[in-house]
Amino acid sequence: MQDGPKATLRDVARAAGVSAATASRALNGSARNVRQENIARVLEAAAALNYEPHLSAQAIARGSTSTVALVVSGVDDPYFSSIAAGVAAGAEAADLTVTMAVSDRSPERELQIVRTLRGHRPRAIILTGSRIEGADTRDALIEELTAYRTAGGSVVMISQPDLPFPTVAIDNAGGARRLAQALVGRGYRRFAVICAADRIRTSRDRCQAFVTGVREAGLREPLVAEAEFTRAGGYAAARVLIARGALAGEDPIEVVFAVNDVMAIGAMTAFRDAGLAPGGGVAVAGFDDIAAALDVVPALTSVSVPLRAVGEYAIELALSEADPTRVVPVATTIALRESTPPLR
Amino acid sequence: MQDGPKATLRDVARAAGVSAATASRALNGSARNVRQENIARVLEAAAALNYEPHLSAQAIARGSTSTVALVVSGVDDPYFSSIAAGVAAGAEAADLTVTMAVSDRSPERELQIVRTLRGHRPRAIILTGSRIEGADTRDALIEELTAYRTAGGSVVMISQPDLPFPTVAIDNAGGARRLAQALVGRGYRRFAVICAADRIRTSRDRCQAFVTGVREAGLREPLVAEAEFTRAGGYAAARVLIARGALAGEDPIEVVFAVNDVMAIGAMTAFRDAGLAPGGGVAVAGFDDIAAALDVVPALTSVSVPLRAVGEYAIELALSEADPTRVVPVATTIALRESTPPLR
DNA sequence: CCTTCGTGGGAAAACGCATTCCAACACATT
DNA sequence: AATGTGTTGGAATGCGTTTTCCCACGAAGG
Repeated sequence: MQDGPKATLRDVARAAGVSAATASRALNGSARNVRQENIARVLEAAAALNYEPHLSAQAIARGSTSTVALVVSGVDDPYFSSIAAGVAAGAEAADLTVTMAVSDRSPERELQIVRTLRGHRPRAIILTGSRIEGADTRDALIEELTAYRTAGGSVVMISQPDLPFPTVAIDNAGGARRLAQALVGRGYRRFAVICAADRIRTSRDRCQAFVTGVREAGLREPLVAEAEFTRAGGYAAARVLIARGALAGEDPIEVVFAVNDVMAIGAMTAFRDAGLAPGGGVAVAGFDDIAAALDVVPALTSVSVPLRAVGEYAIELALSEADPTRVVPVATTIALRESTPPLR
Repeated sequence: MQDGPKATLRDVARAAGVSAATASRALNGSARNVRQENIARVLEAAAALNYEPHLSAQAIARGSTSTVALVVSGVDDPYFSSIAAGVAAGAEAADLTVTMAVSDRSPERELQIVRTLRGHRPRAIILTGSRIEGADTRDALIEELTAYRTAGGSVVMISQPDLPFPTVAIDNAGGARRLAQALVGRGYRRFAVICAADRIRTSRDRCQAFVTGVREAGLREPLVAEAEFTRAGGYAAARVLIARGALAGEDPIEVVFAVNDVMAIGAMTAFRDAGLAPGGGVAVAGFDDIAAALDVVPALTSVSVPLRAVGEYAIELALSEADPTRVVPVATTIALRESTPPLR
């Protein structure tokens, strides 16, 4: 427990009988040549002393680090953890360390995190999570990120092409619209949508596009219920729909679209708890196609997003010095499953 | 994109008309006193220049950082992401940044990660994920971690009290044993277990304890099927059980215990795919009580582990300079649900 | 009026490393 | 033998901070 002195480069150099400069060159194969014999001796000494270079010192000496920072809204949300997995994989491939921070969906917290992160001078900052409109931190965030970029870092957003930075943009609108069409194709006519607050872009985009899809089919405007962007929110919204009697009567809602899978799963559970049989009851569809969508019964119809790949794209984009307006679109595909069986 | 010069402490000092020393003292309220007026001017200058201290430089100057490193086996596994969430929360409370690395369940990779991490000189390294026996990296890992600790860092394990470091130990054995008893209490008599390779301690502990529980009840030894420690593994093992005819015949298996929830859910899906009705078919139980256990139908019986809390304990433990043999036990509780309805 | 504090500011040394520059040397070429 | 060329080691410098250490100043005490 007592602070044993950690071996430093000088120690290694001394043990190997060379200068610090030579040791440095030997250790990280510099452009400069070092005699084989010396290299061997340095390596040996380093191993013997259990030497590990002080990354902070390296960072300060060379003026650049080898870490990327990832800020997510919440780790235990499968959406983010899948993206994080992709980022981690991409980072490993590029030999980078990833530091992660959780914003808990709060724009203020997000801003504060970016500020702190900036101090780490990471190679890149990857910001994931829906943009939130009307957040009064927006300008401050842009300023912070811009400052970071002009200092040589690169910024990547995973969300909506809203801020002036390269972004990996998931095709929310297209997916939601095509999902609506697909459901119409399966014979559904009466829709409801469970969405989150309108200022959450992801929710709004998906919601509006779905409504558009339904409208384009010449069908009645969907009923909309608003709730938190979480499983509990989905559950609550479903209960509201039930309480309103939307699922009963002579003209009941046939299918409910929730703007993400965790909400959809919450809603499914609510319906089941209310005694609405999965088969004969109301159909449910979600968005994101998280792993759990397949484990739930009936399997959840969803819009598939290649989440892991999204994370990997983000790393690529970050490392490529892309211009600020660059947008990498990510296509989504419809996965029709048993939660929305063909009607009639 | 051009590398704009980043504002440095000297810049701030110059702008405020003071020396770098004073600026430093003003910025992070040192023990030394600084005149109010100067403090104000420095703060003002810092804000104007959008100054952010270079954390690496700070680290090197004060000889300590404010980050903790977390190494997990996989982010997209709900088990780890819940723990990660706890760690992130605890870290935030202590004003620490967390850097995360993914070992993909490979001991070699884990070792390599620890080595790299050591270079970051974090305040603590938290290692999660089952210890794997017979791994020839074990000694190297211990050596590495010991070196790290004698250099002033603290190490915390979240797993089995196996390595000579403080560890947060989940009561796997107790939970599995009590689960067996509870199932016996519900009338089950014929058991099967789906576990992972024996050298994965977590799996082995849970498996053995469950078997012990069954044995103590004077019942027939459970059938054991081995598979990967993943959802797919659970699915595969379930298929093996089906293929062996263990669920049919005059003396069929009544309940299958999988050593973690993702495996259990995979198994449930396999049974359902095979046409075994959830109600009338085979019962299933898991371990960990991940969020999905409640969303699945029928809701999964499991052993509840306070995963978030585990993460928070780990941070606490890391910050408390605990002695190497300190073990924080984490109790588990049985959550009986519809996947194991009372029999007869 | 001269010493002794206490207060707050600045110059400079460290921190651990990479890198630039210079010196030394060996060797080949005239 | 004198000069050029290429190779390798070391001393010195710098990176952005914090932290001694010293110094100037004014107040209090004699």
